[in-house]
Amino acid sequence: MTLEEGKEKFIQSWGALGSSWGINRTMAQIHALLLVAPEAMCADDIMEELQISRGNVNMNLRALIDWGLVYKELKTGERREYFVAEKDMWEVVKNIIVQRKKKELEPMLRVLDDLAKVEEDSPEAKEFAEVIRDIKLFSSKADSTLDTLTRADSNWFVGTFMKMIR
Amino acid sequence: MTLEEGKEKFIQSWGALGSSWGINRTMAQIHALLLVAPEAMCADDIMEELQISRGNVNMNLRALIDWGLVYKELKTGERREYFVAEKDMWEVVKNIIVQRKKKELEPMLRVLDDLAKVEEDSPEAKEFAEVIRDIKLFSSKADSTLDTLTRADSNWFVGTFMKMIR
DNA sequence: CATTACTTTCAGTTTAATTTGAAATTACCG
DNA sequence: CGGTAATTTCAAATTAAACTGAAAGTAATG
Repeated sequence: MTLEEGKEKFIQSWGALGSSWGINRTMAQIHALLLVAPEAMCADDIMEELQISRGNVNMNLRALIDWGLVYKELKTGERREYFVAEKDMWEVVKNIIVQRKKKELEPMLRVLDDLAKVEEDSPEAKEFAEVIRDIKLFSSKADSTLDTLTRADSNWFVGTFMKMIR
Repeated sequence: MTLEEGKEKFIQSWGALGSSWGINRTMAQIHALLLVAPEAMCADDIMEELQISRGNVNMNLRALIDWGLVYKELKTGERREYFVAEKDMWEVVKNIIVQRKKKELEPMLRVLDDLAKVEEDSPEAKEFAEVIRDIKLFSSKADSTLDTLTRADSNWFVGTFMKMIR
């Protein structure tokens, strides 16, 4: 396999993985491209490389920056913007967790709290309350675990989990 | 809020959450419906309740059973099939992890191994190899962590993470 | 073995998500 | 200021994913 083929394969696979991680295919491909790029790239480079439109590149780059997975890099004396990927995998995963927690877990926790407000006294309502309470308990635990995780640094992560695995 | 409204709200929210968890909206809604159902439901009940087609119900039920999130329940003397949800959240999450790991993480690990086969000697190829190696390292760690997690029981999970959180 | 009661399948349709591309906007420069 | 080089926006087009419904399949029953 040549370097070119390798990069291509990586970009495709990363794209596929991303799409099941709340990151759309193109967004993940741009991230992958930047990950294996020897240096910062501009919008035109990315358009060219992935054969996608300017608008698409722009929107997905903004989203990646928003997620903290890509940084803008300004070259002195150059007007054009360049972009580089966050290459520390722990940072990448941490940022994704933060974003998704905010977008998914937290709203669900609020809904679950809300659902405690069902004011009925039937056996069925009691059962409902119990199911909701269980889910709430579990979700809260997940929430605080993720908080701890994202506040921790890479070494801590490696250390703790290595211990867990034995 | 009445019980009915509560259930409705829960089904909608669970559906939304599911769709960002590799479980499609309807699949998650069926799961939610079964979670809060006081007893086992048949396909027609579900069609009626969620206002979706028979085909849709059937396909999503099969998928849910496949994922281990729903069980078939046969009533004696009844021909029709009934369905109940797995209500233990730890089982639910565990099963989702197992499925997604198999579908996403493991293929990626294979690709990463493959990418070690880039046989070039340029500085750029060296950089590429390093990025890939980092990702591989991290992914392998995640893989074994998830293995441990899914082999563990609920109490272990709660215990360990509670300790982590202090 | 024919009828009935259900389940499964899948081609065609609908809906939702993504992408395009051209126009609008912004930023720098002489 | 214009002029130019870039970025951003967004309505419309495209593509992908999900859903429908009717036909085909399966199995229990008399």
